[in-house]
Amino acid sequence: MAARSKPVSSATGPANSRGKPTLRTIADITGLAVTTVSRALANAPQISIETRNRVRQVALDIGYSPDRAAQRLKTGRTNVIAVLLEPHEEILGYGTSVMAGIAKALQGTPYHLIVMPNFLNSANIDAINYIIRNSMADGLIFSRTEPLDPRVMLLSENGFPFVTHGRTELATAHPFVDYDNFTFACEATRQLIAKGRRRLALISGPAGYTFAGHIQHGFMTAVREAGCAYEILSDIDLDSPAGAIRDRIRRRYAEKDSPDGFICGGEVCALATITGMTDCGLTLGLEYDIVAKQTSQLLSAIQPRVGTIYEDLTATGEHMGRILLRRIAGSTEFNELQLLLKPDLPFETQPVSAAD
Amino acid sequence: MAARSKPVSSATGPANSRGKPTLRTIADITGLAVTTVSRALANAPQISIETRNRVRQVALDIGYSPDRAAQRLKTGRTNVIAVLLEPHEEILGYGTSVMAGIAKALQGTPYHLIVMPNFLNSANIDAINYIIRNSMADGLIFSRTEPLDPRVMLLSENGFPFVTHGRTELATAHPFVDYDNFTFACEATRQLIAKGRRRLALISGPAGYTFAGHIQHGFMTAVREAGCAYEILSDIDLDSPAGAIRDRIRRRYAEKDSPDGFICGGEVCALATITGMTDCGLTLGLEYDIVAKQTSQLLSAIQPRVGTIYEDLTATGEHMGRILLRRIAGSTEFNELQLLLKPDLPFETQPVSAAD
DNA sequence: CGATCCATTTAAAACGTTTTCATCATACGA
DNA sequence: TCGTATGATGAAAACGTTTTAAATGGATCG
Repeated sequence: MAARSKPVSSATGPANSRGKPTLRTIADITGLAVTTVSRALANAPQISIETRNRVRQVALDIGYSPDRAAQRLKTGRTNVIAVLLEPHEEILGYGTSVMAGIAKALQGTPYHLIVMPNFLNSANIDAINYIIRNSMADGLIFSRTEPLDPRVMLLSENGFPFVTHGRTELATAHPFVDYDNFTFACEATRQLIAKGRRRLALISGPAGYTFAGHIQHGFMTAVREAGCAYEILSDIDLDSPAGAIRDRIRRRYAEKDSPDGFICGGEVCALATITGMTDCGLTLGLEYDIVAKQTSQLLSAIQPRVGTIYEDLTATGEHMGRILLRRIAGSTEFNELQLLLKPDLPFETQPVSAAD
Repeated sequence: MAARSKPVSSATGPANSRGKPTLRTIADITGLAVTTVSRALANAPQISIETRNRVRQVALDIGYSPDRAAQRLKTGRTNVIAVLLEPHEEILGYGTSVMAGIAKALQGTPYHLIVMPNFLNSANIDAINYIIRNSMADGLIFSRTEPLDPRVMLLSENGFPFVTHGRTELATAHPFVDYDNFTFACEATRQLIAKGRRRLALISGPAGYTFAGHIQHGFMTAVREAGCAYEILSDIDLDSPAGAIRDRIRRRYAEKDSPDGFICGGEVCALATITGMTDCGLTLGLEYDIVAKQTSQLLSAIQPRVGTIYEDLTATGEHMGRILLRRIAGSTEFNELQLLLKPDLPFETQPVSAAD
């Protein structure tokens, strides 16, 4: 209990050269050793309950908070989760929704979220190399996977914990959360067919991404099964600026016969399609219909109603966050690290997933 | 030149307990002292040119990159710029555009950008306290200032470098970049008046924000100067979901006489206004017109044309980044730390600003 | 030839933690 | 009474940098 010999400085107030209180400050005030203070704050079992309380109280009083840099240096852990954010993902809040979900999953953990914007022309793979080399984070989340995604390969090789939004076709399994875009596209197509539409068109994600392939596959499946005419508008995609989509539609169907049903992978895309068709003198709900994937409220302002199938991006983010924490904690059980979310369809029940 | 006595270990390969090469590894290989290696990599003038080159070469060969945690601990600098991101800012890529600009400004500097999402219900001020206490960054950027913004006060008191997007009415000056929303609103209103519109309505930003006040002020100024009828739709704003805006418009003007001109602070807002008015059987360009602030390409898909006045958010971000770097470097010259951007108007020339 | 200076290089301390290994009472069983 | 387990605390080393102060060995100079 009694302090042994120790160079007690002023024994009060912040004693740090930079002005911030440190473990040393608390040690001086309480007359304990730095070791003990560190342990008390870490809730180590060996520290007596009184000491622990006293230390915590002093820490609170002087407004102590641990130096993250020192902790990082010593432990090698950063307590940071990084999200790779790409420009196009922001359109209509993709990034926001996902990040909100991740933040939710991280709440109450020592981890916090940083977002690494990937704007400058640097390839995506550079950003990942940068994060690994500089130990910027303990785990990584990113989206828009490709079937043979080099990012996934790089991270897997390095044993760096990560979760993707989207599957790959790589041989080595990895943690992911994905939306069943095949089923989405099937169902969207069937809804149009049910409305009597027989000449269908697809505007999907940019070629090369896994999810775009799934959408196309689902579309083809439903279209063949009904035996109706179709086209895939492969020279425009979700990421195109609204104006470009509109122009493309207008020019394409100004003279030529147009489809009477569109499947759109996104909301801005649907909107632009409508205005392009209007340019051609064609009216939504009359000459044609649209079914689009919905991730925000934008289309609720559009009239007449566009058919929508919902993808919950915040839930996706939350799942990704939780899975990443599991991965960092050491789990390699892929049945709790992989999750395929089903579209909310009227007549199917949402299958219970592996993750809670 | 000759290595004195030194415990040369294996003198090759990474010697770090964690597997990564450190300054020590390079020192062992070259036979130099750690100090010298550190200086060589920092381009210190006192190191001979040959030594410098040799060290750099070895560093490159073994793939050395400095431990950020150790650098942070020693220097107290983080080399990080933080951006506070709020959910609503993502709508139509506000966040993206600004961040792309900041990233551009940071290119080639040792700084890199992290984004702290501010989702969870925690008040904004908590996020800032957190950043200061934990030394998460060397500087901070955030937006949507209030006239008496508590965040600005807190940061100013703590001497923490920051730049805001938006002015305040606080007594103490601080670095900012702002768009001249007063002029924007004046001009937008005048454009409607020039089209012969005489019953005008404003849908502006959420009350409480500085920029919303400026818009309202500009609107009132132009409206009074022309002596026309007006209303301010204060129960809906930019941040409202599109569906809510549409409903609000529809219900309000279903029976009652509607305005013949709208000033909209944002694009989704303009879109929702159009559909709401369509619900009432009123046609854009015929019974009414709209002038909106444009920050993306969304409205380019809308027909007939909505009047727009452009705000360049990427440029804003770039200016904020540059100003923050100046501030961190120690500048207190407010004439190079504050910047008011003028809307791009047809008949006025853009005033050359203080910042490049 | 000794003092002085310059250009390089180095040793060692420090940044604030965590962790390994002791230390020290006290209590306990024999 | 003596070893020994036990429960609480402490000293010191380490993480990988940067920085202060010092050393080294010529070259220059009076």
